[in-house]
Amino acid sequence: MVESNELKDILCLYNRHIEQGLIEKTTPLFNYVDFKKGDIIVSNKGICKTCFFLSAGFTRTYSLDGTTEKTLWFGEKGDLLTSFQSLYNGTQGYEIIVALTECKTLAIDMQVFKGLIKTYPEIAEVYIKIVELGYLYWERRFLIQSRLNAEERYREWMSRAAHVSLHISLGVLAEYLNIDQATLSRIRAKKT
Amino acid sequence: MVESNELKDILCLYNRHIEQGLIEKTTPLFNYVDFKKGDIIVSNKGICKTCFFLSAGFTRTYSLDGTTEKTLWFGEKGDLLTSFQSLYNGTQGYEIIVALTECKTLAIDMQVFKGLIKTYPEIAEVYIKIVELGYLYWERRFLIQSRLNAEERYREWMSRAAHVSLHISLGVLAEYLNIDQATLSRIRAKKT
DNA sequence: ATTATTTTTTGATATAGGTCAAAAAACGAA
DNA sequence: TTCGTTTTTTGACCTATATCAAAAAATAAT
Repeated sequence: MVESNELKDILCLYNRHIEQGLIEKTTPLFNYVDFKKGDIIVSNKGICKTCFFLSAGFTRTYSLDGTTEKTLWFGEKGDLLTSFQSLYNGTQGYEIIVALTECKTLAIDMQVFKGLIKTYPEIAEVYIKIVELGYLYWERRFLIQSRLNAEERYREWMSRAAHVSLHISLGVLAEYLNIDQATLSRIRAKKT
Repeated sequence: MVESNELKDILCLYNRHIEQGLIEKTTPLFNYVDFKKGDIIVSNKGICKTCFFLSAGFTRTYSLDGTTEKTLWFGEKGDLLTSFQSLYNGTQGYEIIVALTECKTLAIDMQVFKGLIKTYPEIAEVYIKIVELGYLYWERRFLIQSRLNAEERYREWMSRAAHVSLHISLGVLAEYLNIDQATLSRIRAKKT
């Protein structure tokens, strides 16, 4: 039985003006689903049928480019874990989401969630905000990738997300920042 | 007096199931605004107060990084021209949008447009689709930038957007693709 | 047409960061 | 604690692409 307050905390990250009645009404549609470190939360096999709001823990989302994996983003509290491909188009996704730590989530069936978006403007606002933030995330990531050199990218990351670094290896971070692992090791060794 | 069919054509790019009544009702909120080649459509001075749906022509959106400009995207028929910063947060934007050719637009006041999004779920769907497409655009652009080398980026672009190239100089394309102009010139000189 | 201006090409050179491979260190399991 | 595995560091070398600068070509202006 999901605590409505827990749902509220998360939805309010995206829409502060969401009324209690709606929270109460939608809470029963969610379930707690927990994951252990290393568990796959979303796979790239088939259409993703469930959305997970991460309420505790850290995740890593990656795609497989042939045999090499490419880390796309790291999830933390409040993030929506799902294949956006599946969510947008209802087609098969390519992302794999894995738990970097113990993870607690509030899970909802994707179709039910889409229904909520259509039915309740307040939930639509939540969804809009999520997509807007995603837009800004990728735009920003592009700008960082194309304007900053390897060392600057690393420092920018550390200044913003050092807490995520605690849960990942150098190799994964290097892959995320698009820096060769050996190069990143050398950058990290430098003082200042 | 905007033709409702012209508005319909554009909105239907984003939501095919939009009913005629709603089109009729919203058409009067739009105005034709045309631009000549070189005109600034959206500036980075102050909060952007108008949204433009591009109905004909091509545009270039760039930001100023100190003194050097950085091309972010090219607009074509159907695209929404606005500062997304202003649209999302109501804060001042940093994008400058300029007409590469003669441009015809359907313009609407930003606040009015935001009102429509809140009021009509069908318009909310239009907006959601626009942001989703933007999300995918930037994600894709990031992946291209970080996974493909200069020549591959150029070829990928040519295979997809050669028609836009007709309206821009080599320098602007180089800047867009994050390739030095001299390098791009050499790539272009190669056969196949 | 002729000149001026902008854009593109070409050549020579420099460098950030990738690649390969081995050593060292850290981590985990028995 | 010890052995095996994974991760990180270090060294030598290489390559894609940037940079600088001048020539050539294209475009616009008088």
